[in-house]
Amino acid sequence: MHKQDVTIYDVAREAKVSMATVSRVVNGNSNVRKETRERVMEVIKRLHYQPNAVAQGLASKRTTTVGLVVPDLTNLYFAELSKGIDDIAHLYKYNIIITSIENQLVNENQTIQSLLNKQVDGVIYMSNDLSDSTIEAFDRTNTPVVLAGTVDSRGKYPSVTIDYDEATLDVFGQLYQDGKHHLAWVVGDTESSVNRDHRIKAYREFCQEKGMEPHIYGHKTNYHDGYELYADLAKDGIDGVVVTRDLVACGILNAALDAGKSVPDDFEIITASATPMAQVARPSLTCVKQPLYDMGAVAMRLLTKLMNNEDIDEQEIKLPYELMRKATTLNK
Amino acid sequence: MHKQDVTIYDVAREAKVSMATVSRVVNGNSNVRKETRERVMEVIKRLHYQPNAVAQGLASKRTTTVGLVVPDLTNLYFAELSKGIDDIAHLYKYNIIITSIENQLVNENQTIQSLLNKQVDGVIYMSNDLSDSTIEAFDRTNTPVVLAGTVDSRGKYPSVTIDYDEATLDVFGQLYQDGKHHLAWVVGDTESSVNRDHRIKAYREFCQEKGMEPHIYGHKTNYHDGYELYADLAKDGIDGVVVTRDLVACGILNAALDAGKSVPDDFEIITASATPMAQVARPSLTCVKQPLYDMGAVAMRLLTKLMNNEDIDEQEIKLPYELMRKATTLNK
DNA sequence: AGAAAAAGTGCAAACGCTCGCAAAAATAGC
DNA sequence: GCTATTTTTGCGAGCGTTTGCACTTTTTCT
Repeated sequence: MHKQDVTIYDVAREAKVSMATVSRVVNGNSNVRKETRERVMEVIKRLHYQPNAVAQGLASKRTTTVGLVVPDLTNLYFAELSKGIDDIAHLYKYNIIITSIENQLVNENQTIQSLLNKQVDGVIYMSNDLSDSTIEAFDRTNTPVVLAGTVDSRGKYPSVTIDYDEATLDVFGQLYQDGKHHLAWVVGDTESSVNRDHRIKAYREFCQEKGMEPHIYGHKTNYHDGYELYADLAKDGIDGVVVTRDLVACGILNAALDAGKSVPDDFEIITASATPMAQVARPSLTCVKQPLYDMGAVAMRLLTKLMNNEDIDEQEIKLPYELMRKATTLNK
Repeated sequence: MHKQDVTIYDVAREAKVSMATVSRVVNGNSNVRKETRERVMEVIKRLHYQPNAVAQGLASKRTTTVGLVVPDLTNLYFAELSKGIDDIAHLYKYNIIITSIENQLVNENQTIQSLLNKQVDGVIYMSNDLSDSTIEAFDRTNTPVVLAGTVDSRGKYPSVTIDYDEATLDVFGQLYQDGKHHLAWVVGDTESSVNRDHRIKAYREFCQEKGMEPHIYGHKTNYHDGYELYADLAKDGIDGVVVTRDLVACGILNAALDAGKSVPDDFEIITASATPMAQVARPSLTCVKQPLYDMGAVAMRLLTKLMNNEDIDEQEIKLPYELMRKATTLNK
């Protein structure tokens, strides 16, 4: 609003040094005599001086701010990822500008451009499918980008994920081994590259190998979608499903129970991304436990390196996941 | 990193106008001749000019950024609030810097000061209990603050909530009416002002009036806390609980069921803040449905007014809630 | 003690934009 | 056609920092 009350200039005058010296003290530059530093610090404290980060950003071209691009904050999957990111960001003194993309009110390019205009030092992208124009915008500004919990088919940016192919084979293998041979994938976005290029693809190959017909139910994103989908699954004779979102899995589970089906004896369910929701459902959901917090943390750490122009050793980091056998599958 | 490639100056030169005129075009100032505007816009597009928001912020003293202070991103309660905030923020072209406070690694004052140093135009505070020093920092920088889903005992800042006193009486009234007379409050933070000054206080008065002994179980924040608490509740002869967090409520519910208790016949549960989790649990949880999205949206709208120095009519906005009678309480 | 090296400090030009003011151009009024 | 208005433009001084460079002061080494 109005002019800042106390600036670096005031501190300089009061401490009888130049602005440059105050700046050095503020930034912890070691080339300052101890007595000078103490004098300046005393004045800073006395005057309640706080550096203006905007001016710092303009002068230094670094804002110590990173952008987070996320489809939906209220999805625990992204919330957990974000928490890992946030903790590491704090550690390295970065602030986080969060931008949710699902918001149809504005278009993605515009939103990301506005993020870039804020001169963020880096971006962690958790949404699906970078558009070409978004990539151009990143290129133009030379902003480092890391993908967390998602991949891009171009392989242009480093990513932190789990091995989706392996996880897919694991879960369907489990169902198959349990004697369920009419399996289905229930996914949210069929066009995201994680789903299209990994989960669905690996599933199709698995089906082919086992001589089963693949069943894919797309665009299921909330509890009710799941609840209502169950009727279709029953009609199609499905006896085992893997579900990308556990909220949807809960819907299916409850619908199956309400329909008098016996889970896991007649019908098995596995969710491919466990959140606390999975442990709440009864019977508790067998799930792939992705190390979401760690994925976020690793992604952020990676980004700090990129922002410092350090070398990174791996471009595609895959963290270990855990298949937690709970009560919606038979005990092995 | 390096110098910005194309600046307002380049556009000005190319379009044969002054920087001032380009600035006017960029900011939609109407005092520009149509032909001039078009010429400038053409150059902007051709050169891929994007205004540097940091420089704009320094020059104009407005960053079009607001700070969000939140205890925990992975708590759906805050996530839903944030979504409401985010949508309205987008609408008004504000970006959001999110700061989670629970993070014990750094202290709250420092975190908030760093937010303020970024020159945010306003803050939405969703955590509990502003500290005096935090308030001083807000005052010093003259930053408007709105509370969402929380209150401050000083009543210094506008807030958007539901009527916690009324909601408390509602839920305990319901349990009492159902014939449950050994009631308990299971809360997270017993010292937050919402809990201390409203929920617990109203509950104590209710107990006094009905001649019941109040039971308060504090510091219960996750599923396991809830699950394990059940044993104590049973021992203490409790036959009806209200729980602030539904994740905890789910823990209690499942423990009760596992213990062979009949819900709701012998034991009733109500959760005081419903999230999608409540509908997943079986039997589905009776809950107070707070209009979280709307609370966030209203809070953000309020903040935009404050940031524009507009008058606001109400200091404490209370939105209507709904008591949803589901399956963990007797049908009326 | 004197020279060389190292450490500490100041100067002032950026950084990219906004905005009050004054000047110029366009329009209106008669 | 000539003023009086109104609309468009340009000028340039900030906004609050950082940082390369040059200049002092202090320390180190013979």
